[in-house]
Amino acid sequence: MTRSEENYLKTIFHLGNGDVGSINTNAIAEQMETKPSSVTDMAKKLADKGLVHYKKYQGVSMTEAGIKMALSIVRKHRLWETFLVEKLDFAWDEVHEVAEQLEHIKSEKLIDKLDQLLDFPKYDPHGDPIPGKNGEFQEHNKDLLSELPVGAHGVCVGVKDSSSAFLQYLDKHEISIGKPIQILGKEAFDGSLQLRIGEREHTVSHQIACNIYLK
Amino acid sequence: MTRSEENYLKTIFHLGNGDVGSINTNAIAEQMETKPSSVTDMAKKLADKGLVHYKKYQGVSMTEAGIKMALSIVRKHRLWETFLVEKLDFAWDEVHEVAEQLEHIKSEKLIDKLDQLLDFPKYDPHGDPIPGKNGEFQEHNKDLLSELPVGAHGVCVGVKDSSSAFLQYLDKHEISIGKPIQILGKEAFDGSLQLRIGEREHTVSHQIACNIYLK
DNA sequence: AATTAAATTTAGGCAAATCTAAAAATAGTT
DNA sequence: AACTATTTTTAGATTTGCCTAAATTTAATT
Ligand SMILES: [Mn+2]
Ligand SMILES: [Mn+2]
Ligand SMILES: [Mn+2]
Ligand SMILES: [Mn+2]
Repeated sequence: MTRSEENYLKTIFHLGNGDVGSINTNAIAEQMETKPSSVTDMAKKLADKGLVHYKKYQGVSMTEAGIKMALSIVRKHRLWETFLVEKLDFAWDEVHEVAEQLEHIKSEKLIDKLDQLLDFPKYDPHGDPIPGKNGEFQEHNKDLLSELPVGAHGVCVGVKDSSSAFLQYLDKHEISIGKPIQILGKEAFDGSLQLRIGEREHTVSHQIACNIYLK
Repeated sequence: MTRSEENYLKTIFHLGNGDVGSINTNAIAEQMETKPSSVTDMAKKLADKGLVHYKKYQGVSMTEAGIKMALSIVRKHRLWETFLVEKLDFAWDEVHEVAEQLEHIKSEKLIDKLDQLLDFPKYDPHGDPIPGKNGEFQEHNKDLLSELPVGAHGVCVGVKDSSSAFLQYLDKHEISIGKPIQILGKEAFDGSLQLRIGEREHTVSHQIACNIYLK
């Protein structure tokens, strides 16, 4: 597996969101910041290797082998992110770019030992589940803050958007994984929410609420 | 800097052994397990970037910028090797291949934090000095076991050959960095040495003695 | 000095991963 | 059903890093 093949595979996996449905060329191209024609080339290559199903003009979908492969890359990515935060004191908004590189390091022993060093974590710094050696993982049964009713309360268990900008916004407003959050009110006009976050009260826009998971 | 450029630069640096002299194309090709014509191509590219001096048929030598760059790659390599041994319980014969990959990860913060986690180590698992952020390092003033007289004694501070085969030989005979070693006798015929290693006595061939550093 | 040997470079080509521009297929709309 | 718009693929080119084979330069030997 080349680095590029791994990146395509991971993107296809994420776009499919665990489902089996087929992913269109354009969506992959946009996500990878590349051109549709490049995607077509790679689709053929991945199909030749048995990692995706591909029929002309029909998009791609993952095979069993492809899913397994993708999960192993995701596992590496999230373990490295966890390492960076837990052991090297990176902030949660600084880890993704570096993990994009580290996820391609080839060494089974390395990743197993890393897993052990981190005490076999189940979730990464953004609340995303870390697949185990055999691809198994437990997703939190979480809800988007934006879809909960007034009065609901729970604990922040993850974020949907993990862009640096969004994570820094959350830092500034002291929203982090593990924080208890209660919905005090909802503004009908723009969908913004009044929240109690720990001790404090804050108002967040609908856009923000769409990217925070509660449990 | 591409991965390939970094690998060439590091090889040229190591072949030069810190000296300023010029390195021939063939030597680089052999070390990199590639062809001389490929080396010529890369020599031009590195020269264009100001990392080596290159004149047709005259071999290459490193520029100041090239040395600085090479030292930063060596720093990364040796810090990662140290990490693998100290934090992930790798054996000293298992780290090189993985470090060959890890040394190309681009993140200044990552390497500085790693340095900190390891408590700013001065030497890697093979006794080689780890350059600091600004390229400074202290080489042990060490001697090859093969070049010391009978009666000499000291402490093993490094190995010249760090191949897996050699390191495993050393493990088997309980020779490791930090072990006190004394030369009890020398066989004139084949140059083999009788040693006291810690408590035990061992005989090692000349070839072995040529790859152990004492201080 | 001429010849041979070795080292090095050039020329031309190939595979991976990308691109642009044009062609083909599919989907959406009158 | 026919036309239009969108999506997707093909064709041909480019860059990087590598190769082989041939030409060139330098080094070593008669
Ligand atoms: Mn990430
Ligand atoms: Mn993550
Ligand atoms: Mn090494
Ligand atoms: Mn080393």
